[in-house]
Amino acid sequence: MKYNFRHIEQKWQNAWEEAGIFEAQDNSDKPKFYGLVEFPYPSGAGMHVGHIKAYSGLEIVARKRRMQGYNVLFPIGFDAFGLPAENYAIKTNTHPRVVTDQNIKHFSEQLKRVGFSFDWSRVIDTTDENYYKWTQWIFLKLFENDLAYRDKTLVNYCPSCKVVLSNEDSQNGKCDICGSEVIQKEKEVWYLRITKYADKLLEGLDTVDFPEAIRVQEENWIGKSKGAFVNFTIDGVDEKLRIYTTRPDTLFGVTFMVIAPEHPLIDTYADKITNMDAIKAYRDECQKKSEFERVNLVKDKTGVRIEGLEAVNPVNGKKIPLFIADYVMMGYGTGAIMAVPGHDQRDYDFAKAFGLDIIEVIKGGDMSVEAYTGDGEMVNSDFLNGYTNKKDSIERMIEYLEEKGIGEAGVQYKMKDWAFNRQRYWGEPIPIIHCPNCGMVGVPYEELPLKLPEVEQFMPGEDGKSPLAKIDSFVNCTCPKCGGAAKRETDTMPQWAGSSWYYLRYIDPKNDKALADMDKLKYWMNVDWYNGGMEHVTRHMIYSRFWHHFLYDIGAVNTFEPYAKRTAQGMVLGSDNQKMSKSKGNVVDPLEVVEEFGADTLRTYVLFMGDYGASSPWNESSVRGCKRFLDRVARLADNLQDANVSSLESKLHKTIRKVTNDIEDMKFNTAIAALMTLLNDFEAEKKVGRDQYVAFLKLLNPFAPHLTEEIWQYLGGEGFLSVSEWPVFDEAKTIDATVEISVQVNGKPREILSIAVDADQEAAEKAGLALQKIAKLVEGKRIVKVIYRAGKILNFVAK
RNA sequence: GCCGGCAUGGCGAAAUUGGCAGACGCAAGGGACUUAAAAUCCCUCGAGGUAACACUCGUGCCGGUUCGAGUCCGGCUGCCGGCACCA
Repeated sequence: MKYNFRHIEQKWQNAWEEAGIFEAQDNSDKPKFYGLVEFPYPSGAGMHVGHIKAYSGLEIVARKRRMQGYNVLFPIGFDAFGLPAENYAIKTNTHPRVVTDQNIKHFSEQLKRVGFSFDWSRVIDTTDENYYKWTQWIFLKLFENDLAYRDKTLVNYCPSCKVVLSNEDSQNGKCDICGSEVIQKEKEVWYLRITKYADKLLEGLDTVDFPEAIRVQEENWIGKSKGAFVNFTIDGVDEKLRIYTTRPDTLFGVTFMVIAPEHPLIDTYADKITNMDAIKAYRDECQKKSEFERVNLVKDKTGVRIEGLEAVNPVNGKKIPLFIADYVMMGYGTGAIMAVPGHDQRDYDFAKAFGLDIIEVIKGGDMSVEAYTGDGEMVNSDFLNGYTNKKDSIERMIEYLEEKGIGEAGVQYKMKDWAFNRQRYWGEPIPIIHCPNCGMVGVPYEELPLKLPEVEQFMPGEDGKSPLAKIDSFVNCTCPKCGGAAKRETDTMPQWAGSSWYYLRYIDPKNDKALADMDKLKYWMNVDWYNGGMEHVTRHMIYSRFWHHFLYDIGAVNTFEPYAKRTAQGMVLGSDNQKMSKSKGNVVDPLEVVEEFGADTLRTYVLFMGDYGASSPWNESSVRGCKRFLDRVARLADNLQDANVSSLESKLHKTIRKVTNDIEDMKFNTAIAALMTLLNDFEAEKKVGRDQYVAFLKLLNPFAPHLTEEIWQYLGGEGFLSVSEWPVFDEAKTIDATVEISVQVNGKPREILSIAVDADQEAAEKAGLALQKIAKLVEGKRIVKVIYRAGKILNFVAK
């Protein structure tokens, strides 16, 4: 048979869709499998081949599981709110709805032409009002449970996009969307109290199957630390200066204190401070800096001594100087630290820069060179002297602090509450009403969805307000509680909102009574396998796990954790080994590959190119190699015979085992290599048994579904190969009677020996020594030891 | 700086618990077929060495454990990702 992909792909895609063979059944006696891939943001640029690789992993697993008799839910949707559509709308004066619909259409076509076996009857779109109705519903629940609140704080602000950004959205001090420098601005913003779920998020990690690297990353993001709060005093005033430390046992080594430039203490005691001008100047300097500059660029320690105030170390009554410095953050701990220059490098650098005392309290380092952060015997520490175990000395000190009432044990998290709003149009309206009498009131549930109003202008207001603020008919409303005149919240939710619960909606995408029906949730949850990018492991994953934990607490879902298993794919790099990007001009469009080589070749290549979890560069010659492989598969269809070729049986069954196992381990590259090897073996024979060939086609089907369906039909097969039964290997046929083992002398491989797989050591030794080369090598030497591992090696240790 | 991960031919990469390094594919070279090209098929393909074998070296670098190390341990170097003056 000749493989003409242009003639067959559309045909089979239509046939599958008409037959609905990839639609999941809500009621089924089959075991269920819920495979989830991260739904795309439908950008104007369309998909690139990286998307294809990202979806192909679970695509193969889903197709294989269907053939193995599972009821498979493998859905797709679109995470369509977000700034690019809105920025494009501003530029071209096209409504984001129109742009988004176009992009979704384009993405859908691309996905369909690659032949993904998604259940298109369940497609979702986060910007659909029937979807965001439930995003708003979840927000109201969070609000009712005191997990959504407003607070005035310094926020990352992008002067170009005119929006407030979360830390996560402004990494490296640059706006994620436009790349401009982020500045600090005081603003009242919405927060979600994710920190309240910090411990649950940590606990949950013990109940799921995440790779170690992913688990560690999430743990580090949450960043739980154990330590102590200690109350220092300020000399001459009735004020406690509270600090947090992970090393309370170094308290006797404290020689100064540092507070964040924004610390309220400064304003409280402005009249006592004699160098307010210098302090204010330093403060202003810090305000200008983005968080990036503040924490990254400043290698030299800067700061200003607070003249007129002195702190007192509560454990020894010593007076110590007080500084402000930008290396201390208001947002972590208490915004103040005790400085132990002997045993913390940052404090050491600061002490050196300002000529401050350095006291050694842990033996083992050289105070004249650097801070010593290792373990050792406690010295210069009164009652702690002589302690050598860190844990004991910390415990003893906390005991002392609690006994004297000057401090107590405590924990801190690195994770901050989630800044949850945008001053933009293209997002879910926050369903809150501000009433002058009643304060903040939630929009009544029966009024959801609170629809995005039609607007003419998408430009944000100059003050960073949402475009919604300009629409009087939207803003003005009556308070649902008292009936008086009130105003609506005009901020919208961040893009993370819609993607925090979408996996639940796939289960029941059209439900208008609940986000999903509980019986259906009970059938489908958890997501059995979630695959996506490494870059989403800390943000999206933590946010959605937080929402899920909350939904579990209010009884809206039936499981504690949403994702039973998580894996991550590596990137597809450009042929120049660089990240694909428009500016580098190295982006590969999947449709172009489909046009030139066919969808099956594209699918096979993205998985054959290397380890699924690793990044590897695109190489068109290698794409051609995969095409060649499929051509040869098709040609072989004309070389069949009725009877199986017995010499191929063992090879076939080993391949069935390998492909079956490799797919579950996401080792797609070696699965494909095994299929190529088997094809080579097939071709080496003059004829191949029809059944043997069909088993091969089934193994290949998840990778190259169009071609294998076509060949199946060409051979007169009935029904779809895509839903036929997955081959099962016969264990007995995979066991060889004889094996080739390496015969070594002193650990060096010298010969190959063909021997019965179950030969005992005596027989192996005899056979080994019978080999001419081996006999020569051990001649005249004494064999001191023989190591034999049946089926593996035979090693003569000779002297 | 901290936390992860990685480092194997000209290239992408393989290699159960330590047991024949380089499967599979690409590129390259040679040959067959062809008026020619494409396509296809056959052979070679880590380095040195040899007529061919043999043999020696070889998985980023230095050392160790072991009969045996790409794999384990200690110490480096480089690259990628994440977090980042986190107290």
